[in-house]
Amino acid sequence: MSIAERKQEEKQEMHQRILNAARKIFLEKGYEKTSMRNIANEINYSPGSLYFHFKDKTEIFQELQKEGFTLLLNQLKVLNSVADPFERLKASGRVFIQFAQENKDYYNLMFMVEETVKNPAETRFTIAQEAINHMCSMIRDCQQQGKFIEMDTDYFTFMVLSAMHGICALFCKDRTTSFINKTNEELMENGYACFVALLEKS
Amino acid sequence: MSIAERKQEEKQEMHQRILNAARKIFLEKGYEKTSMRNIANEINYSPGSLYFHFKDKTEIFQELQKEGFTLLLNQLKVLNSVADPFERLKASGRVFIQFAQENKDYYNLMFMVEETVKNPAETRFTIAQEAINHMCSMIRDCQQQGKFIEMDTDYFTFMVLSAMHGICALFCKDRTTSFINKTNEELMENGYACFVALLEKS
DNA sequence: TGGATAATTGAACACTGTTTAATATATTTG
DNA sequence: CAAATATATTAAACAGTGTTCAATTATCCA
Repeated sequence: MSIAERKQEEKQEMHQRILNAARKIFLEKGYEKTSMRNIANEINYSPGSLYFHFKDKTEIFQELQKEGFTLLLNQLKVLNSVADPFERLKASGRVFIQFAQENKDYYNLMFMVEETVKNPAETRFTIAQEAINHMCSMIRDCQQQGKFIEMDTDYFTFMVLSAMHGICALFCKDRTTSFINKTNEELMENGYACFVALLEKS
Repeated sequence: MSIAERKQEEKQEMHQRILNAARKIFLEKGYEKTSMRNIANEINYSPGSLYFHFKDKTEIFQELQKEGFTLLLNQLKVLNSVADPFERLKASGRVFIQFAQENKDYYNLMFMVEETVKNPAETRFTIAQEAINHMCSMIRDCQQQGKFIEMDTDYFTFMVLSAMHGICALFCKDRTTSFINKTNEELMENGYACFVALLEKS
């Protein structure tokens, strides 16, 4: 099966070439403004060929979305070394926000694009689920240390995620300009610090 | 000037007819999936005619965005009758979230669409500014009653807005499905309740 | 070498936002 | 009233979009 294997590899290579081109342009111009022809041109391919390797535009997009989630999760996993769960939680928020700042385009792809999948039991879903479970267990650990007691774990997790996401979402869609005389970095950092202050008093 | 006036009125009438058609379709299908031809067909107009009344697609969109902000602000103004500033703040969040639930499409138009204006000194900006000032002064009132002391007003306002927006943003882009066995309403309501609980302990 | 299989292409289809020359309608002026 | 002007509307065209598909090339196996 040596030849069949090579064939397989060549196909995967093409798969990657397309994905690399798509990543570059998607992250440059965003989802809507990137055309299949743009991607094809980037690698001197014909537009039709893309459809031999991918079902449609959304399938390419979803692979990149998945990439983004993996990237974020890996950055969060570094914090597993932080022993104290509350410190870990606080640091996770900082990492999350930093990820959005440094990967604004990935973030937009991951969280700000209309869902294209009808059956969410695939791609993003499982890995997003993983992120949420991670978060949930972290908060449960905090609760076992006496923090956030009498709070429902699931709803509290949702709230914490919302607060972090809210900061990033305003940033990603340029809704921070209404706060004059404040840079995005100041707003996000100090805004999150306020949230942490709330958590610490609880 | 009777005739000139009538002319003016007729033009404004057309302006409204277009806006009504655009609102219907924008809120049905979202910004990107709505075409100028869709809007023109809705009122049996030619696509080109739209450009006599509006500069381009974004100008139509921005008027509707402004509508949404006015709608939200009006709902918030009802709470001016609530004397206690902290009670008013808590209720504002509930109204905000309810607005997102009941006007998901407006909310998407207002907060989740890529900014089209290059010079933000117009349209949304001023009215968003108004909303933020409203929020800011509400929090300042709270601080004068001893709440959220030692917090920077601006950053705290940004954080509160982020928390509310985060809840709505996850809802609006269907990122709530990863919390299984929980409805959107449960998540949003109880999630916000958790946030309020944090605020109350501060 | 011949036939099957896989990969690629370019043209076509029905759409998109926008521009523009031509046209129709209405208003003002001579 | 008629001519000229201003206003409003239209259809056609342009360059772009995602996607499909028949035709073509390249590659492999017998």
